[in-house]
Amino acid sequence: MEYFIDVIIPVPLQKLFTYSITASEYDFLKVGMRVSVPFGKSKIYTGIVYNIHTEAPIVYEAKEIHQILDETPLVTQNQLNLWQWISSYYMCTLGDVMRAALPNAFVLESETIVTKNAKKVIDEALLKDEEFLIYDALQFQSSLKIQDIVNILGKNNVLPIINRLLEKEAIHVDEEVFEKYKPKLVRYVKLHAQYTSEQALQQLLDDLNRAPKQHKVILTLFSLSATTKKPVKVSDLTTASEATSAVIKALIDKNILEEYYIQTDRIEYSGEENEASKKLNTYQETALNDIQTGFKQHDVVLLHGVTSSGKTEVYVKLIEDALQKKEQVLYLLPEIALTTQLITRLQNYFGEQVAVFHSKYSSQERVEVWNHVLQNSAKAQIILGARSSIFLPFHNLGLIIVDEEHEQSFKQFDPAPRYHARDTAIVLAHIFKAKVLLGSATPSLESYFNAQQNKYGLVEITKRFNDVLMPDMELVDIKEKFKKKCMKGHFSDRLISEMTDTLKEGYQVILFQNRRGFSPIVECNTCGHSPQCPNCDVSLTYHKYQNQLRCHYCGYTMAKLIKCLACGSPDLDNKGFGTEQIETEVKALFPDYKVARMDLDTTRGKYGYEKIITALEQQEIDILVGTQMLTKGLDFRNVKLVGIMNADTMLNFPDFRAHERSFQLMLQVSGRAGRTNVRGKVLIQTYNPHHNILQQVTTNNYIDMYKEQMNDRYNYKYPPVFKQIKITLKHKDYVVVDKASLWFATSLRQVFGDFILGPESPPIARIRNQFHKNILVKIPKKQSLSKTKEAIIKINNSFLSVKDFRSVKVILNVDNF
DNA sequence: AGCACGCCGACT
DNA sequence: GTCGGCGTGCTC
Repeated sequence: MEYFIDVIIPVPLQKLFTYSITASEYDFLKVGMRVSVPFGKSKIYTGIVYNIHTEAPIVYEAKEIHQILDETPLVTQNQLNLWQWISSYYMCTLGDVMRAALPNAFVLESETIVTKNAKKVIDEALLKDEEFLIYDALQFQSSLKIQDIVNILGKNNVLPIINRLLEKEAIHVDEEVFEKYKPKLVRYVKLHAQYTSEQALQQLLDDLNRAPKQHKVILTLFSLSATTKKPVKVSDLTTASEATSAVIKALIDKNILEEYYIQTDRIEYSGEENEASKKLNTYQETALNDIQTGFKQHDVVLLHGVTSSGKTEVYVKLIEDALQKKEQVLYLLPEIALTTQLITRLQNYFGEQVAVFHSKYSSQERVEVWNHVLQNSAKAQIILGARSSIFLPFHNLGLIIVDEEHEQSFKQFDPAPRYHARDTAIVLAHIFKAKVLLGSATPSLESYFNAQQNKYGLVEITKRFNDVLMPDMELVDIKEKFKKKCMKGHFSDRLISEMTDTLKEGYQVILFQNRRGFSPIVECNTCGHSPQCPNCDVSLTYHKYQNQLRCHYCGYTMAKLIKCLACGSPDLDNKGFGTEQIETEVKALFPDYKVARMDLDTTRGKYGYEKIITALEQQEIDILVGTQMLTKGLDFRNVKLVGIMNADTMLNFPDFRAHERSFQLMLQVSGRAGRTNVRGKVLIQTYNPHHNILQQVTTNNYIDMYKEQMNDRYNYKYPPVFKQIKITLKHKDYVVVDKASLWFATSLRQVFGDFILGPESPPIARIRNQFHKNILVKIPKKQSLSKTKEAIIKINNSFLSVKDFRSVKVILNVDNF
């Protein structure tokens, strides 16, 4: 009998790959284990066993596997089912899903290792210069990686040289696979066993009298182990005895001390006793009851609670319930809201049962979280994480909370799999028969729509915690203010006077400007020319801090211009404005107060974000200027005034969700004002104070916004009324994408008729030297989604077989919003 | 996606 | 003459 396995390989190929295995491997292997397999001419890849069978492939001979990498499955059957769903719903390969799902320390790739051929004597005179350099390097180093050779030769294409050396039999080339995950080991020391007797010990101390430092180390070791009654870490010993590592090493070399290692977790929770959860107020209590009743009828419940209504406390109660039933809980948050504030808050309640899964964690740390979840260990009963935590190997998931459900960062845009974590979480919950709670102060239209359609349960909290009043909202007509000359830079007199009052009272101010940089466009006043990015079709943004022009799409930078590139005139002007410019203006207007800025540029480092938050909390900052980063669930007690510098840029954004987004953004920012008993104030500067969205924001009227927007969605056939798939074509040659996209759209129209929009050049037609074209497929609710996808895949396949279009990249994006 | 194989311009 | 550019085809 022959045995085979089908394997998922992390490459974007639609197929599984079949390998042959031996009978004993057949007995040992289980679905979900990792194997390393040869793939292509020379590479070795990590694959996941997808199924095990005895059907020999017909048209080719299966290769043998290279190695089995696990003792027990790393991926559960439930996960594989989820992967399968993602791959078919979001139209990507299982390989794409695998790459996104596994911490990359689990995915080993082979590396080419070059070693010297010891059996053959080579006449070095026969070697060319570059060949000799490598051969010579191998005299000193037993092996070289490809990257080492690249460094030695100072050029990238080194394969021909390696091949020539190989031909001359001067070297060997091997593929080696390295395990990337290394458990963290901590070094401990103890006294060698031969000194256990009193007598031997006394002798030792006498002997060491002439080595005072070593003597001191031994004495310190005694006192440390006496007080802590625990093994002694080398690091603790060195600090306590003030000895250098050389002294410790000497003692180990002399066999007086014995070193040993203990494996530890990289992430340790070292908190106090757990706090009892807070008692809920009546609104929260009602909400909790409603959610629990809702779960009896619906698998998904949407909790619509105004900002600072205390949703987290309700979550905590639900988590307690789930834990009591011995179920795991997944708490999903947008990356940016995953702050220390919230983590500590949950850890206060649940202590070390909380595990955090974060993009800022190293790959090694992620492996540890993965293993804890897989083993259902006590340390991972509650997973707090960003979108990728839906991929963890849960066992008995009972509850998923998706907080800030409306956040678009739950959707992954690039690379594939382009999944939406909220929607995938609902499927994940379904696999486990678990419940999902979606929470938001400003639910997405699609979730609210689902609730209205009775697909989800709906629970609302309309009162803020402690009955704190909603902030007082005021619209400032800046068109009017400009006319009356009441503007200083981008600040209206209203905003300045409110700021002055607030600051005088000792409260803090937040200014919101949804655009970073100093000014988006530098324009020549003589000829109107503005510098463009050489790789993308956008104007460069001026960043004052580094005094440079930068492209926000590809990262291209150039020094700030002194003269216009086109006409040489030095008369350059800054048009538009960003956070940096606001910051500069505030500093000039309020020189006595501390101003800080929070955007992508100031939060780059690992703790950049935390630093600003802490500074604001400790009131080291009086005025904070920032982008939408400010909106994410932060709880600042002392902020009383929020200023929205310009509401129009977001309202006019060319996207069918611009209005919905603006509403959400403005209400979320407003929620930062007045979180205690002092009533907050929000000023919104705009050119169109009569815009419906602005009216709905100021009256906090979600329902009106919902109804009006849904009306538009019906009329213009947009989600959630229609489903949609966006197809993006990219190529470096405009003529090629243009033709290709026309071909694609025409084929689609033959099947779907008027439900195809485009092809269209996006507002930014070229990014990183690639021209883009978009085609939108609108899918009515009654049309089968899977049939639609099949048709698209079919068209895509025939598209790829057209020779001229082969070099065009096609990106399929399901639910591209 | 990588990566090898294969066919045409710019250098010794 | 070679080196190296990237078009095309394949991966169990």
